[in-house]
Amino acid sequence: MATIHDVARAAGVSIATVSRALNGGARVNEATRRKVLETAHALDFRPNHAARGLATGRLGNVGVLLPEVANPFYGPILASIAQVAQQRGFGVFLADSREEAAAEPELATRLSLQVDGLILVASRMSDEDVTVVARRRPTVLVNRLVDGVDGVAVDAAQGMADLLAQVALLGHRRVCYVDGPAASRSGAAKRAGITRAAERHGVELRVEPSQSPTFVSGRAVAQRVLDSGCTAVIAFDDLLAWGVLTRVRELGVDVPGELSVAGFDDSLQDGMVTPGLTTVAARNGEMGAVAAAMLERRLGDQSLSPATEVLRCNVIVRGSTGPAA
Amino acid sequence: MATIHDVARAAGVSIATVSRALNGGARVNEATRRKVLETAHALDFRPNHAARGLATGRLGNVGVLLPEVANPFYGPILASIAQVAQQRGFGVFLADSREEAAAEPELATRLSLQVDGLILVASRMSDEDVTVVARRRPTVLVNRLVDGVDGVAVDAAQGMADLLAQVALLGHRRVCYVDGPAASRSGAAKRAGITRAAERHGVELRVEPSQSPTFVSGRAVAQRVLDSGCTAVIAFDDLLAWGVLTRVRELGVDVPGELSVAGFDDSLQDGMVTPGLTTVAARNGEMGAVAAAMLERRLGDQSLSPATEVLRCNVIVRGSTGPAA
DNA sequence: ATGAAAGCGCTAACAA
DNA sequence: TTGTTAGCGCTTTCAT
Repeated sequence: MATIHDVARAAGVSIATVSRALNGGARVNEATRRKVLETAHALDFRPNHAARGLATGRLGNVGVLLPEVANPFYGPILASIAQVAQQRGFGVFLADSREEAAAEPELATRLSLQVDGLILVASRMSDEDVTVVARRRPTVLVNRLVDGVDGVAVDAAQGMADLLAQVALLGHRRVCYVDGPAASRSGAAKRAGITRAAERHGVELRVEPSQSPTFVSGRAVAQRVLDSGCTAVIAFDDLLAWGVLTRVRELGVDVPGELSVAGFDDSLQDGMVTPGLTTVAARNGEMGAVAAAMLERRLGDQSLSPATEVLRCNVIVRGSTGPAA
Repeated sequence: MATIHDVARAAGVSIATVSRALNGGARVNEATRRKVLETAHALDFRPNHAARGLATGRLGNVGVLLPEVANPFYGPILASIAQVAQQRGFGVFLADSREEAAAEPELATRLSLQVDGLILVASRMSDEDVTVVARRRPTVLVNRLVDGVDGVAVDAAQGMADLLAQVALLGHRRVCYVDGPAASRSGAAKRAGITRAAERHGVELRVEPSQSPTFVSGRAVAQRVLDSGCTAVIAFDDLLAWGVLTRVRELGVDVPGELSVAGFDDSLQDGMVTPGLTTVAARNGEMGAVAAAMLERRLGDQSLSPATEVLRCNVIVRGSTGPAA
């Protein structure tokens, strides 16, 4: 692969001139520049990233650390980060913590060696560890906010509150909430949001734990939901809601006639469930794009004060919810 | 961040000794090595990747290029590649072509500057372009085979053939195949496999095109499937099959009593569809792991002759298929 | 067993 | 406007 020296020789100039012609564009004779660009192109010259990184301290890469690449919840986030980054000429470094919180600090450190900035998605690290990481490299948090660090998050509490309000509006006075993983931070927000809203609307809220935020777990808790005597059930996420919905219908329960069902995330494709699942749209792809943009902003100016963006969630009403019996 | 010089100074040795102690381990006094390791650890020394890359030519990274990160089909592949790579101490570089074939060569080139080896997942590049990329850096192909280049693929033709055989065994003589995207290479393999198998088993095969391999498209072609008078339908993938299944049931058709339905990929979670969808398991996660292992092998010895691994698919029979009416 | 020194390819002063 | 040169942090001969 051609080096800057090859280009310089072929163009009959010094390597410094090649460097200038290729980069900033400052003070280079127009004719020379054209000549250099031409030969560089002819030789298919590609600047060596490692060398440039060494010389400038800028690597031209961003790192993304997330809990689980294969999780459909994080896929869109990663995808839109990658899209924005690529478009801006940044490379994307990936690390997957496989849901192991303990592995995160080490992975983040390894990442930070090769990137200019980090995006931590749904990080399980302690606030302290996050701060340590953020001090080393410009960092943007996704779906997790820590004081003094840039971050984007979805306002899950607000989403859940709005969803409960919507259900209350339909006349439901006893609502069951199928909870997600205890460790989940967004889970805490959702529970807080729905609890507060239930109080405000005078709704009796019954919280039902679940094994995991999956379709199968949803099926498993369906019976307990029915036994609770609630007229509506809201789940931590769509998968759970879907499981509940499927199971209760198997048991002959009419949805939404006898039981209203709602989820969170809007992760089910149109038509996948009948009736359509009322849910809350979390706009994950957008979060990724915003995160990438925030990181770029910070890479441009480290002295900016930390920014936080909270994306509103929108309740999407479909056929799985209806008036209380 | 501490450099090798800091460690050398603190340990009272030269940087060369530090380098030796930290790496190969060749010719270093045991006491010195211990001392160096100790101070390196105390200073939390992390070798600078860019510098090491410059000096050795080895970057310690692998690059993954795939058509669409958010696609649940590729997620598991990427996840297992990342897992194997991380475990071996490699970093993972990601590029997403967003299904744009034309963008691939450039992305691959950009990737190759920062990695020791590449994994191209379901690449849409021409054989020539793939070969060019592979000549520049050790490369492993996933779900796409090219002569002279390492690769892992799922034997989709065999999978489809086995699936059709299974359906034929149930007595179906007229089968409808809902095709996927025309450009898809695996689509060509599937069509070839099912066509050959149909001939062999004396089954009349009717091919029905679809807009895209999605649930919605499946719903859209359902009516045409019914009109075809076939007693069984096999779809390019599970999403399509699911769409068909859902729609025909809405239309009052009994599955599998009046129509047997089967898909491909085993991408639906247990219980998501009723009855369970008969399908073919493509073992994507495994493909990723195999690809990563192959790449590591090749990074170890470039002179090895190209290897190709074809993973068998297994038909999984569930409730959506049954004896012909 | 250890150290000195020459690069790896590039950028960024500083000179000219 | 252009060239010379000193590193960036590390590995790796070659001496010692």
